Amino acid sequence: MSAVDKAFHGLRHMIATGRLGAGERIPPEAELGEELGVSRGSLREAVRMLAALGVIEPRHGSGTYVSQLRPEDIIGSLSLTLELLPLPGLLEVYEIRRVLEAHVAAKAAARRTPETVKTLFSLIEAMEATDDPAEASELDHRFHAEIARAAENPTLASLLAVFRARSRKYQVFTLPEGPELRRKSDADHRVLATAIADRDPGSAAGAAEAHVTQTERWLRAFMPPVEEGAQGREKSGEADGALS
Amino acid sequence: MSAVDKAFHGLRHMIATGRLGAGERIPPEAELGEELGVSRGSLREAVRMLAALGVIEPRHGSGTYVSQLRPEDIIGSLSLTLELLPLPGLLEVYEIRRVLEAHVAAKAAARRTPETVKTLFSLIEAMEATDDPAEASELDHRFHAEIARAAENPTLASLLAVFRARSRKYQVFTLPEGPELRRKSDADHRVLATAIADRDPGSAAGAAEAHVTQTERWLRAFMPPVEEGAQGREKSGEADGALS
DNA sequence: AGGGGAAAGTCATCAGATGAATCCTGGCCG
DNA sequence: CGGCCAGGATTCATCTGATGACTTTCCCCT
Repeated sequence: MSAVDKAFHGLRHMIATGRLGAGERIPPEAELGEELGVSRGSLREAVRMLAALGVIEPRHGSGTYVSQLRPEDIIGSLSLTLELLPLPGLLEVYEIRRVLEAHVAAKAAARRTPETVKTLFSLIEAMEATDDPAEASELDHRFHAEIARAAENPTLASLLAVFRARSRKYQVFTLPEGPELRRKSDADHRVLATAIADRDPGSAAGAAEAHVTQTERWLRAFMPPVEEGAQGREKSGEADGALS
Repeated sequence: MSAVDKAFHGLRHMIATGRLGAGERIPPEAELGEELGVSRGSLREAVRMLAALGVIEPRHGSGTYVSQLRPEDIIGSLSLTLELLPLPGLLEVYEIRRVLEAHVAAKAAARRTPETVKTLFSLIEAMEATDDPAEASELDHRFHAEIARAAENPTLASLLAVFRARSRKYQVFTLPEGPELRRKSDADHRVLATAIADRDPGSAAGAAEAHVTQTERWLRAFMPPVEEGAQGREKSGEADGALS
């Protein structure tokens, strides 16, 4: 096993076994390097790996600390790399997003509070009022994040946040067709928010799924034309059909 | 911005913009370090970060290559860290898994081939025949992986594989109650496989969801007793109810 | 008691040298 | 002519030592 691997797995093991707890400061580089039997340089590379994965967090001048190890810490590490996905992979992500958005919408409808409903509709009004595509995108994100929050599963909420961040990079609202898409999107939001307000999980799930499907369709239509054939990975016609 | 950050984002940008394509070899450390304006050591730390995230892959003596950037490459980076999640977070993961397993089961039922059905039942028979908990766990994994494969979404399949790997660490089958749990699990599998064989998406989804829920229940029952109260994060009674 | 500054502790970065693995090239032999 | 093999070139892996930057702590002075 290489030196960096030794340091990486050694450090990870110390965290997994609880010898280093969440939030705790790990020993200084020199000390830990000696204990693990690697040089400071190799240890630092292992530390950077765990930092990239959201497990630890070095602070210049202070020390290196184990993160809180909350699911969103771990999930968040995807946000830096998910945008490197080529388009075909992105469409697979959309299918996951569709299923999960439908789920959180249904759960949010079952558990909603009056505050949630109030927040959702005020976000909708702000969305309908603005002309700035960037602001609209931001409000759209907050709208969906609020629904995810109401579903009371922070892990799921952060996973969906990562997926949405990836989609937002394409900025469909800035296209010539933007205003039209915006109106359609706003209408979707009203249907979804109304279903949640009515405590109707089935309708909420359907509205959320339709909304994501619509977004996906725009992406397929307006984005990279995908070179013809020879890819062998495209499905035939129908999208899915089953479930939910 | 720090030197490592400069190297990290610079390198990521080169990949995002296509200057470095999937599978391509990146310039040697000395050369790239000079171009990015950082020392070899700092560049190496940035390279390790991207490697931990599944974006690039250094090969000793040969060079450092951009990965294929397939979704499973990116998702796979979670497998090293997801097992560090404490139990409360794991239960949130289970909810996601439940929803997604139900989805892939339904989709598999709609798209199944005779070969898939044959494979599923042969795995079931192998599971029922073995006494080795480790082998049973391995076969269980392959059973669910086969269903995910039939759903024709590699990203989703690899995500579920990561989730399952996390659960397997607990090795419930090695408990005193193991044999009993195994029989129940086997029965679940037969119901699920039968629904898929019958091309019945609804039943398949229900069976998959019930199976995951059952597994989750075992984990709650037999694992770390979770210190009483004071946590404030536990839900009341009902699990979910809506959707699927 | 409070403020300021020095000192210690720790991570960040760089430079240079050496080892290890792989790849390539050219010559040798069958 | 083709295959094998040895040696050099290329590249990543690791270590060592030194210096800079940032944070925290603590003590002294007011």
